[in-house]
Amino acid sequence: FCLGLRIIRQPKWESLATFICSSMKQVAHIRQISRNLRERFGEIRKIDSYVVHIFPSAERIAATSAGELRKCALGYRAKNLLATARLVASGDVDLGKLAALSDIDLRVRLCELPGVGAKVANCVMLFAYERLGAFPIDVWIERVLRERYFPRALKLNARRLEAFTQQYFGGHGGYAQQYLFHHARKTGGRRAVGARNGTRQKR
DNA sequence: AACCAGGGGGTCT
DNA sequence: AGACCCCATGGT
Ligand SMILES: [Mg+2]
Repeated sequence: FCLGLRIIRQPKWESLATFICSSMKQVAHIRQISRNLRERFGEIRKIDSYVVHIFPSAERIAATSAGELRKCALGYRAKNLLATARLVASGDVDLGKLAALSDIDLRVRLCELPGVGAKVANCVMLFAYERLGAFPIDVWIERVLRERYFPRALKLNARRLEAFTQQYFGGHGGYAQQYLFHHARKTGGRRAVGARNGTRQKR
């Protein structure tokens, strides 16, 4: 439950790039990486008296090297971001044209990109392609799903979980996911699973 | 199917 | 200061 929660439409390349950088990272660190990329490679724009670096284009990223990207704290993600940037910059992949595809086809195409799997693809679909049914499952979501819907199902693989969320949450599953995510973060990390009780609020 | 590498800031002790 | 946590993807 979170009054006023909204999903905003975000730029395709920037979303794709930052979600490729997001694997195995916490939000604070992803923000740091994005800032590094912007300050190092982003064009400068002046808005009144503010000077900002915009997020670098795929062409700009493609013109860097894995070594330079690593200096932005990307670690092993550097080569994935570089490879994907090259695909986008060369025109082999047209992010704009992908918008015409069905959810299924779009996900398949996104997953073909280096560093993109089911979770990252769903994030990009939800935030950049207006696919409000896309349901990204990260560890936070998985925890809350198991806790609330499968209290003692032991054998429950990713495929079954995904099938359940599509069936159960349907066409606006992405919004449900955002509420669940907010709930999971708000009620504490995995350590709190056993210690939580009185402060619990549902949905 | 199960397991593991990989990078570095965050959080706790 | 040092220990441990975080946690998607791709490859074995
Ligand atoms: Mg892929």
